[in-house]
Amino acid sequence: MQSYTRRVIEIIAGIPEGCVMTYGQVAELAGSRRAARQVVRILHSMSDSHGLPWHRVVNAKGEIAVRDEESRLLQSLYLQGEGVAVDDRGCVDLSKFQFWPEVKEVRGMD
DNA sequence: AAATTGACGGGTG
DNA sequence: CCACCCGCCAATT
Repeated sequence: MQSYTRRVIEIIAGIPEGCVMTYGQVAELAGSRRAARQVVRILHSMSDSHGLPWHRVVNAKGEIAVRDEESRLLQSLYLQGEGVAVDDRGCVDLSKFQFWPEVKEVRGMD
């Protein structure tokens, strides 16, 4: 695996229980703001084999983005089990549950 | 080296 | 709110 992949994996592995991050956010923290799709790709090939908390990653709207029905349900259950509220559309309130690692300086957010 | 892959994101109408 | 399109990017084939 290449370094970018490793970064993404470490970031995802670092999402605490009860929190979520978006694909775009993970991509950005890993070093490429627009590499959200890499995160998707990586999860496709690595999620289970690395025991990653893949369920803590949602899309920019806070929705569960997984395609397979069973997996969406599983993700929803995992999140709810950690205290993350998920509505009937599989949507999470990012303003409440999105994880921001060391959000020390929140100036204007660029 | 070119094509493919993807669970995305933002913009537009 | 929804449908659609297009840009994006690194790993894989």
